[in-house]
Amino acid sequence: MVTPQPGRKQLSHDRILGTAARALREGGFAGIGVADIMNRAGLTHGGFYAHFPSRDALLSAALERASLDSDERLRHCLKDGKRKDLSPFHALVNSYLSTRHMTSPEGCPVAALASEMPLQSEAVRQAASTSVVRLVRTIAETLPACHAEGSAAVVASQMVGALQLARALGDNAASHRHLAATRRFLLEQFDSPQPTRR
Amino acid sequence: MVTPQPGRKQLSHDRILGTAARALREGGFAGIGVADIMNRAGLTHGGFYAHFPSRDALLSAALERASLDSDERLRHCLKDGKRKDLSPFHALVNSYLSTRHMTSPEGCPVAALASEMPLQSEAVRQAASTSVVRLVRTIAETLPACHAEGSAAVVASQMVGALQLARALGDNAASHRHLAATRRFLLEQFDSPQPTRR
Amino acid sequence: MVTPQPGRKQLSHDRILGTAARALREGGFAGIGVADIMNRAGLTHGGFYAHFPSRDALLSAALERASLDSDERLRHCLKDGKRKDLSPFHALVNSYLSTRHMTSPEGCPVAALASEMPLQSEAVRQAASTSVVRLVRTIAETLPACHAEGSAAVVASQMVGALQLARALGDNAASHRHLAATRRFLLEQFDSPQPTRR
Amino acid sequence: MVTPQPGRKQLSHDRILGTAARALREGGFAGIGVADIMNRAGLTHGGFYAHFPSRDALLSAALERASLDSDERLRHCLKDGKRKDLSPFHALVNSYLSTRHMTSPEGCPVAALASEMPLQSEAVRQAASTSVVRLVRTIAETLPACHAEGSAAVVASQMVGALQLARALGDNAASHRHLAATRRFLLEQFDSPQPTRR
DNA sequence: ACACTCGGGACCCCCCGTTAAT
DNA sequence: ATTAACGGGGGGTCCCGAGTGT
Repeated sequence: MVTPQPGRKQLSHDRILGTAARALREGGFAGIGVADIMNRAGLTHGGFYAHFPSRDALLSAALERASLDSDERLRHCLKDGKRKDLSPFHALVNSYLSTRHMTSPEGCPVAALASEMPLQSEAVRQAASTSVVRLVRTIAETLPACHAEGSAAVVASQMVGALQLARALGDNAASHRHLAATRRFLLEQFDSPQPTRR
Repeated sequence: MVTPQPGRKQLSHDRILGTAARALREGGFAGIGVADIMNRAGLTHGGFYAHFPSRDALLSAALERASLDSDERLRHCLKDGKRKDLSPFHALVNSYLSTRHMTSPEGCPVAALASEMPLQSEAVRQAASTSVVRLVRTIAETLPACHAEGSAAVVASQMVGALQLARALGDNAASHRHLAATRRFLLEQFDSPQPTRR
Repeated sequence: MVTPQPGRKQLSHDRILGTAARALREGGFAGIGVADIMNRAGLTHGGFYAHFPSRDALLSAALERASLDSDERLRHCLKDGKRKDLSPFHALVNSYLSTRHMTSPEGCPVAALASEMPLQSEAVRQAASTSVVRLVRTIAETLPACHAEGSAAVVASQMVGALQLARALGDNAASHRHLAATRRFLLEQFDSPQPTRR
Repeated sequence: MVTPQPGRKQLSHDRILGTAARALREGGFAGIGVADIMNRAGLTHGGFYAHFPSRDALLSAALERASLDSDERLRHCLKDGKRKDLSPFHALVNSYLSTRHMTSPEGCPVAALASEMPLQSEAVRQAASTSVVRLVRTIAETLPACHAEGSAAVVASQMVGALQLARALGDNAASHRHLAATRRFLLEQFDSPQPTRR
């Protein structure tokens, strides 16, 4: 049902969803509470169930929303990179493995939530799976065509893992080295004019 | 005060710690409750605070314990691999990125907890950082000496990320392909008799 | 949920406060539990934190409420005394140092809580201090004008102390003698047209 | 059973009792815990039940001990006062209503515990009653013989109440004024062979 | 019919007084 | 006389829905 005109309810719904999508990446699945989200969205927590049937449904929807947001942001970075004469893949790596992305609360939800995903309810896991697939697909579009199938998955793992380990190390020299090493490696392996000869 | 002979308390302490270390990888930081752990360890929740000053202290200790356990198990796999004429790195990759490791509740705590780590208390983050470093170091020992510094970190990111994404995809064909592709890639890149030349 | 009108919440709030104010004088600060109060007020303890941010805030508010209640009751006694041709001070002494007040759970909160007051949190101590000042002021209003400044404080100490010691002695002949002796003394000292000759 | 030679157990018993007697005046009945006392006494909390059948028995014994201590200290002050040519009663008032006594954790247990006394178990209330009687009797011994029966009780109430109200007001100008006014009043009323003539 | 107030239980971490075993 | 554990709340927070007004 695509509401023709937004309507007050739809606006509230969107605000809740946006708030939750942000909170999700800040605090993880476990760190997101109904009352907290509603307060941040400027509503009272009681009204929540007029918008979502359960906290789980919100989690699921918020994850999808965060994934779509992140995907769009990523594609936006690729366009920006093009103006600087960077290959799409180069722009992707620079953006995803940047210090800014490491510390930003607006980053990739897959990296922010990966290890919690298998523990969630079925509905959330479904959205999680979709998010992963979406990330892999977007990466695939940036890879030079010559690369083997499965490369996008490999790159996704690499980037997600590197971001997480860097975050786990804290914001210090070690984590920056970790990111830098991973950037260098990915560019050497996958960003070749004559692709690494493989 | 290092108790010379185990003593009942030390036994209980170890049982609690072991139980917590397992539960940690099953349910994440958020999924571990004091009473639950104690019950699983065959005790009642009242006795907990004779063993640990707080839940946080348990979390921290359990993470370290899980990390040490996992490290030992990994090294054990390497020895097993040697008997089958596998290079240490090959054995590592086969073990870490196996279907069994993906589904086991006894697996690598870094992969199981990565995205929750930055959200924990200082003490737990400290243990988390140590766990990551330990994993990287063990990986470094399996890499042929010719590889650049930073390679171990890259491999760690790759393996941790792949395991998590596979888990997030569920236990199905897609996740198995994900693991397989990552295995193939890592072996090609890092396990060469004539290193990466190729 | 039976209350249709003037704000259900306010009614509940008041009921909680009233219950707590009574319980405070029955059981002291230490004898008052959140769940207990809520049950006595006909609610469950889960709803408590919608009304007060913490147990401490309840304690503080309940003390103030009890103090105001007690003050009002005292002033009411003074009016009653006037109809019997008793001086205000005489009525005050008769009322405060009566057997009924000694055994009533609705009595003066200062006498009921005095020795616990210094051990409470800052907020509660603030309310405690206010309660003492209020009691002294009300007493001052009943004293003949000729008495020295500080007399109200002296009388307050005397009455509060006597009530407590009588209570500590139990409800027996000794405690009744204690109250009677104190009544007689106060009236002799402070209730004279020609003030005790002094 | 009067152990002929102190014996280790008796020593421990005394240490526990002394610790509890002090803690009682610092934290009130509610602020005294078995484990805490035992730790402060240098023992393990498990051993408590070799010395006392229950926490309540400790409370009762500690109150009596504190009362005896306080009484002795009071009598000691009277002797000191004699050397300064103060009447016993003058010495008593100066000591009991001093700023030092107001802030000391070693003071009179009746003043420290009065309002909690009626809430305790039968055994403790018994000890409480005895403590009050003891205080009144000691006061009676300092009063000039000419005073009416019951005067000691009146003085006790006055002093206990004043100390408590002063404590409840906090350690500031108001509480000092409160003490001073009470001192002056008591001396005027009770310390004169030819009353307050001086 | 939409939105919210208000409350209900369940659960969490933590601490306490108490006691079998050894 | 201690070690080590028990079980019962303590305060606090959460998710959720029944009732109420707009």
